[in-house]
Amino acid sequence: MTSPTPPNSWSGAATPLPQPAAAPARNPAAARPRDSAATRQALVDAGRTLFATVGYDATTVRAIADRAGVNQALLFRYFGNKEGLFAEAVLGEALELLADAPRHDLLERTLAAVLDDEQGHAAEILMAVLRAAGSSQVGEAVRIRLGEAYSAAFASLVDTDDPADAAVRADLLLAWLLGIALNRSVLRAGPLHDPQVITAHVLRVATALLGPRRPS
Amino acid sequence: MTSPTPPNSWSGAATPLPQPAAAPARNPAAARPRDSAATRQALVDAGRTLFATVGYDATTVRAIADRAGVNQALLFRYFGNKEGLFAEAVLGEALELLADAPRHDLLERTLAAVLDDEQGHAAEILMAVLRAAGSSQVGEAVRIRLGEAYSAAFASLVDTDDPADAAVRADLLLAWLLGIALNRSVLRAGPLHDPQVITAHVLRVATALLGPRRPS
DNA sequence: GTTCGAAGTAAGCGGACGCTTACTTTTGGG
DNA sequence: CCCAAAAGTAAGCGTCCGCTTACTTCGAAC
Repeated sequence: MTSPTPPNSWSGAATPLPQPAAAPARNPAAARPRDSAATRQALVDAGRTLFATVGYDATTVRAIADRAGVNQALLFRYFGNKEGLFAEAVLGEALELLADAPRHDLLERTLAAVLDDEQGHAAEILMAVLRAAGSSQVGEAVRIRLGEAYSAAFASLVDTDDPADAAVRADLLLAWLLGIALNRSVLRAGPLHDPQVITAHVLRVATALLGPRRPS
Repeated sequence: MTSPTPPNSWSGAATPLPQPAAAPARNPAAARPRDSAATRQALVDAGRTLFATVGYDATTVRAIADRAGVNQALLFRYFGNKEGLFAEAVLGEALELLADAPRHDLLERTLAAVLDDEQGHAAEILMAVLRAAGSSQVGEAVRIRLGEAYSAAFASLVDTDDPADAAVRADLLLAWLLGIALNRSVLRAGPLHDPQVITAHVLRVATALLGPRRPS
């Protein structure tokens, strides 16, 4: 990659661009041979991490299989195709995660996932969906189902009688969290602000968005 | 494409997925032959539209050349490579657009571009950057420069003495607009709410975000 | 110990992609 | 009129990608 491309001066000092933090390498001690369940899980884990860090298009099935320490043909045996793995790696756990969350701290928890720079489990799923958005029509159904689930959950936080109004405000709050996540972990433009400061601002302003309109 | 893939039941009724609205076909009357400037411009326009509607990765140089009614080798003669065209199609005009905008209605104007479903010029540029975000490291510098410009512009709207605080709040507002754009034009999850209702909510709440903290 | 299906493997097919090359056609200045 | 440079073209090179196929190896039931 000492590429012969013309000297794009504007590419300047290349940012080291996010790399997926060397595979955990599938503990060879605990890894029993010929364990299809473990193989499936290894593929799901590797896939989710790669989708989250470099995006759907840039993630190749060869890379997933390598990271999982598995032959790539097994990916197709177990998941049909690349999109099948994406759906399983992202949708299933995301919905569980959301269903298990109590409503009263939903906003704080989601915000925490969005601001988690260590890339926890929840944050990875979120990023995977986000990064796949730029790609073709991949994961359309995954995005829609997830969007609906989050939208409904946030709508229950809005203090209003009008369901349509609740939907608008819930989607606006959801959009805010998406934007924060996008700006922080994908665009990576500008400095990374202190999560605590961000949280304080968002929680304060969210009150104005969710609460009843002032009778003014 | 009557594909032999396993019956992914969840792919259901395929959404017609955004298509770039048939090329304007380069008025053959006004199109003087052998006009390199016109050819360049045709490539830039075609590229911007395609990048905005289907994303960077999904846009092929062949598609750009076809839509521009131009031989694809010319794309490489004039712009070096695909990324060169992207930079020229997106960065230049975006910065002009921002520089020309008066500060007092910056938020409203940006919001209008974000909510413009007809895909005007400004909206196209914004979408192009957004959709490229999910892709590899393409347009990294483009994104960063554009982000900095917008961030600085919004920071001037914040009512505070602390420059760091202004930066945080400006970036949060910017993130909100990004999220709204993302949710509306890229994710396309959930219903499209009325732009006027959205604008009203955003302007109202933005006051709480930008204004001085209450002395409480 | 034999057998049979499941788990795992090596190799490669067909196609799309970004980009290049070798060529032809037109234009405009002397 | 001439001819070099610019504009435009046709074809294809090398590479990577998603996915398939034909095969080998293992493990457990009988």
